[in-house]
Amino acid sequence: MRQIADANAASEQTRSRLLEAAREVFSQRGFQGATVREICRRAEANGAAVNYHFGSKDGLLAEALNFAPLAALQKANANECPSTRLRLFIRDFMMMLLDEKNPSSQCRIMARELADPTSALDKIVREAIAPLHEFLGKLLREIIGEKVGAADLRRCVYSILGQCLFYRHSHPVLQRLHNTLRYDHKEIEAIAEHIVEFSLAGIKHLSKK
Amino acid sequence: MRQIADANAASEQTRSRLLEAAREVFSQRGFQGATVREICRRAEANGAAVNYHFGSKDGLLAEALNFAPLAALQKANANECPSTRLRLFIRDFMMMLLDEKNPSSQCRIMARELADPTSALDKIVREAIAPLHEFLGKLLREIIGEKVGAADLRRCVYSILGQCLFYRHSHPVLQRLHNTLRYDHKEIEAIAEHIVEFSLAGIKHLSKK
DNA sequence: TTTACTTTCAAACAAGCGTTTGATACGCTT
DNA sequence: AAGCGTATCAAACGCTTGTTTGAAAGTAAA
Repeated sequence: MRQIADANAASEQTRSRLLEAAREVFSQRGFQGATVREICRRAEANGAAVNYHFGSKDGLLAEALNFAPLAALQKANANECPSTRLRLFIRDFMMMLLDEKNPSSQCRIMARELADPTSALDKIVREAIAPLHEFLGKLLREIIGEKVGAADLRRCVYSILGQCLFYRHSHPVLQRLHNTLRYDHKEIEAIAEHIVEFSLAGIKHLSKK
Repeated sequence: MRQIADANAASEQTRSRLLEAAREVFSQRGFQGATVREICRRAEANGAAVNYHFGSKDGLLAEALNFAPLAALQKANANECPSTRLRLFIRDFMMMLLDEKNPSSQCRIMARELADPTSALDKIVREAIAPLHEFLGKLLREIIGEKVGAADLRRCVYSILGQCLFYRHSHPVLQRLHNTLRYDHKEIEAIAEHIVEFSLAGIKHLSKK
């Protein structure tokens, strides 16, 4: 059994190097734009390694996805009041989306999938996006009260997510528009604060109508 | 000269067929995902037609872009009050983005470019997106007054654009999330109305702080 | 040492891509 | 009718892609 154990240990190293490299490249270039060869080069692995360990490029993407960090965000701060939980969630979500130092490139991969679906999108929607929408829906319901209809509530969720994702999706554009752009910690917090203020006002306006 | 005139007339037909097919395919599959062969097939043209008429796939994209409809939106309704102009702009912008019957697939191509830049992005930013941001910035300034700083104002522009673009970018996801989704005229107007109400509340909240 | 098994590797594969080529057909001028 | 310029076409080119292959290397049990 030592044979298998050691072999697995060595194998696991290249496996995890491949996964890490894949997350980087997928989040930078998208699934279509990413090449197996670049992933293998960054992982310092042979070009056949991806197919050996994961069967295919699709299989690599499926295993590279990890929804735990996003799910953790939703379970945190459960004892705070609704609007505080919204505030904290948006801040942490924006950190995930924008902070280059954040190891969780998961959200960036997922954000790319939105515009350019692959075979993995069904799994992403089922396991990550649907729970996220549900979480935000329930949270907003606590803030907004029972008077607002389901369609309006859902559109509020969309308004918040739209604002958040804009900074990620439009990053190449915003960089060209004013080239001093840099997403450091302070800037991200300011963005998150704006989204919270802007959205809470929008939400409360709807509940008063 | 008749030679040239008739030749041009025949040539122009395939040229415009290619442009139309290109707009369809680019907006559906993105620039990377679109293939010259499919564009030519849809245009019922030979596979070499793109390179003959436009030099390259990049050249085809550059000529397929047409910013006039988006620019027209910004010049319309100049005699209305600021918040009405915002309301009308958002409605027409959403129609451009979502209405399948709308012949202007330009915005859909541009929306794809945001997430996945190509060589055409510089031109798009310069000639379409930068003017759009400037337009919205000035419009919001009229609504919001002079007390709000430039950074906050810009973030309000981002909040509005983010909400609008979300429906386009996330369309594949929203379709999977609840499969009764359909963007008919009435639904698009309801979405636009929500974005306007939501955003005006957010804006006014900022100007009161 | 032999054997069995897993992992790595360079090389090649088939398929698809954007693009180029040379021939062909057509319309016009001379 | 001959010559010229343009548009179209099937075919092929060179390149990159994801994937496959068969040999080599390494490790541990027999």
